[in-house]
Amino acid sequence: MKRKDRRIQVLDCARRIFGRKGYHSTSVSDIIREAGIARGTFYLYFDSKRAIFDELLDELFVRIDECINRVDPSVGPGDVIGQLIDNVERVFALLSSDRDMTRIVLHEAVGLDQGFDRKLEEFYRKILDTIEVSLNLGIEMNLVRNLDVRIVALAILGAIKEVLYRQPEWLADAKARRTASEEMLRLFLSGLAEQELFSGMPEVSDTP
Amino acid sequence: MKRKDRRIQVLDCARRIFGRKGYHSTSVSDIIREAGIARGTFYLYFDSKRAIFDELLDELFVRIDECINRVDPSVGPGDVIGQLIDNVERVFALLSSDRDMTRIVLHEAVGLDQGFDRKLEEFYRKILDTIEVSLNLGIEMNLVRNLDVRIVALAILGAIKEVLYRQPEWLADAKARRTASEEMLRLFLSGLAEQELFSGMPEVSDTP
Amino acid sequence: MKRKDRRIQVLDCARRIFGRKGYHSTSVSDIIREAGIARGTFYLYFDSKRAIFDELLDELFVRIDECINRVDPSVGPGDVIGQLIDNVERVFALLSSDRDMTRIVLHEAVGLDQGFDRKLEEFYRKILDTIEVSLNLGIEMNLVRNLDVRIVALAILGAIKEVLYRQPEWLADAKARRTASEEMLRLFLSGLAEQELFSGMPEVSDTP
Amino acid sequence: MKRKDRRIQVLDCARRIFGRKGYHSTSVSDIIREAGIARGTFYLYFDSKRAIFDELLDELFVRIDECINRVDPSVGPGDVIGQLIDNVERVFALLSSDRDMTRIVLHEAVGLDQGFDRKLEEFYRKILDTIEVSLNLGIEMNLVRNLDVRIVALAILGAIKEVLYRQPEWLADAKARRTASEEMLRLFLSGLAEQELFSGMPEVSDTP
DNA sequence: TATGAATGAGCTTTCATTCAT
DNA sequence: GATGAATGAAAGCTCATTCAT
Repeated sequence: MKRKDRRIQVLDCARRIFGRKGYHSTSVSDIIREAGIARGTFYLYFDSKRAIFDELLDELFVRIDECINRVDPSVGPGDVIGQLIDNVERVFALLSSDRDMTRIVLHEAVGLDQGFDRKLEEFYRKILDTIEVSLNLGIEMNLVRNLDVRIVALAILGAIKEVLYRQPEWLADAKARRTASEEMLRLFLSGLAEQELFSGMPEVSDTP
Repeated sequence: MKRKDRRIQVLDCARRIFGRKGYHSTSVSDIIREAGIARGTFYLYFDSKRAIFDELLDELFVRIDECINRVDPSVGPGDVIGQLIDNVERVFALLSSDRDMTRIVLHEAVGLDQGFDRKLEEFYRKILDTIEVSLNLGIEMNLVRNLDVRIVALAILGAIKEVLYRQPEWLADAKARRTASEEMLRLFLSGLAEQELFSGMPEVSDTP
Repeated sequence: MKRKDRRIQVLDCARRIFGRKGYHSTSVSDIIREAGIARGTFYLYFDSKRAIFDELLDELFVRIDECINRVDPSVGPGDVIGQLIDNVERVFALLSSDRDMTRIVLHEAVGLDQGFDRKLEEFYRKILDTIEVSLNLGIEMNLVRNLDVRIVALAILGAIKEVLYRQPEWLADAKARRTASEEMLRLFLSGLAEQELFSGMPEVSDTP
Repeated sequence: MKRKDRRIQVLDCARRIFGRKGYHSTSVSDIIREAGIARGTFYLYFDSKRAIFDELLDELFVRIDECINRVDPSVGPGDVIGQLIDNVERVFALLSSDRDMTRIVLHEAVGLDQGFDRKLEEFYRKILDTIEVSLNLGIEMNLVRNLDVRIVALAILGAIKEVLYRQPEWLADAKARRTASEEMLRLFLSGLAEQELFSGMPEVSDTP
């Protein structure tokens, strides 16, 4: 088999198993059994169990990062909301295509090692920063009432994480994803907005 | 030392170390070193490493459970809100007294084993049920607009978990806890309520 | 078994096998098989394969070190020679009691690792220094002709090492050790001395 | 590339690396990386890692062997000494041109395997035989006093080995090699000879 | 009760060697 | 001839658990 194909194949197997059993409970033996390769072959492609895990992690981080755009305030208020919904929806869509690593990123946070913890921390910090900047922007634009930006950003992040983690079956269907994104946004925006911003929004259809 | 006291002492040590290093990275050696007991003694009190972990977990679940009361709708609408705030605040207070296990419960979710996953699942399911029942009640009482109860319950749970996990320093101070609880509630309620329910609430003092 | 006894037992087994097969070809499996203990037991007593080897090495170095005394020049010339012979004989006697590590120290010099190489280097450097000091002293006292101290010290060390390495059966018998020590000394002294120092020495009896 | 040239190229790389890192620490990967060939190609030219090592060893043994000539006693006593000096000097010269394998031969003696040990043993045995024959000849010719031939041969071999191993920088310069050879010979001959044989020898210039 | 020496299955990793292309 | 992906035995080491004292 071509070197590149084999890499991808092993990465796919590893992703699946890490997602199901977590980092610690996944052994190299598990991976090579699933991939149908010999022990040595694994180390031909990856330096260590940790290395393949990191590679999967980085890959996901990059893709998530690409999903999230800073809100462009130069458009009208309605479009700002549209941009936010699009952001959330893109993240939902991405993670629906990689539920295995999603489980890892969302919930394997303790005890891996300092390197992993730092990397994860950094990743979430960046997302939080994006949310906080958006909130501050909203406050400046008088779209958002005065509030504790840090705590609200955390709440938003946490809400999204939990929905992603607990409801993976939603993620399969594009229409349902749109619905969920809108519902989340509605939940937060109605709470944050100084006046009713959703008046002009189309009614969400049959949330299941 | 009395059997009961020794149990408690070992449980305390274990809780501390599990909280700091996570389940996998904590070894029985770590625990007995900290507790100052012999290897064999550990197994005199606990069946296995897993068993002591489970015991700590159950203990915490019970205590959290005791914190959360179903909302009593027979009182007026304002008191319903007060009951919700009290619920959140009690959870905050509890977890502030046991940050170690908090870390575990909030973030060690993957890869321990099926038994652990099921137990955690059950625990969160119960909390979610409580939230959902409260939401449905609110809808019936026309305090809460029509919404997707399941997704919103998840969002609320996730938001609380994230704040708890990321902001442990808040948990130390009772006054700050009250502030945080109110800010969270305000965030959600303003979004959920059909009309402005917070009009009659006392203004929160200096949210930092 | 008592902790101390077991340590000694394992050290003895390890010494024997290291001596026979060398560091690299000796596996921990070899040692535990010989010692009749479980894999884990080995690591209960020693941090690593390297650690037990180092311990054996250090033990030997200390003992060799204790054998070698600087020559005391305040006595007469004849006694100086006697002191040298005694030094050589004591080293012979010591190594006869530990042939296994002798093989290691004398010939395992390449490729272990930097730490080992440095330790060995240091050890030989100390011996060479002792020899050089003795030679310089001899030159000052006009007992030894003017010569290249460094190269001659090396030659003496090398000669002793080779005899020790290749003729271990000599080392068993105390009388033969005395004979060998004297023969070595005679060889070198007759070459180093400006006049015939051995004229007054008793004739060596039946070198085998 | 011609088969013969490739063989030589790979042998050269292997010699260099074995010399630097020793047999065990040298991997086939090291060799093929240095030689710029593929894994399989290596095994096209050599049966195994062990086989290429043996080949290098044999090559060196043959060359050393060619350096050492039996002393021809039919010439006068002075020329006998000259022949000995020439022998030593040729060995020094040879090894100066191949320091890498020198390190191996002189110090990688334990733990390769029985085959290696036997081969090395045989090689040194031959050298020792040559020395012993020369000594016996000297004794017969009354040039050498009566002594234990076996032990003295060992001492001479050991002295030469040690100087070669520890002082490789000398080996670079032809003049220094001559000086060292003479110093060594002087050391031994003055000790071995019944009368002063060096009286007629040219004085060594500036031994450092 | 309490001890701590002993266990052994199982982990990650290495590397000389093979073989289909 | 040449390649390099694939192999798998064996290495060093960890750690939850047991049991004789």
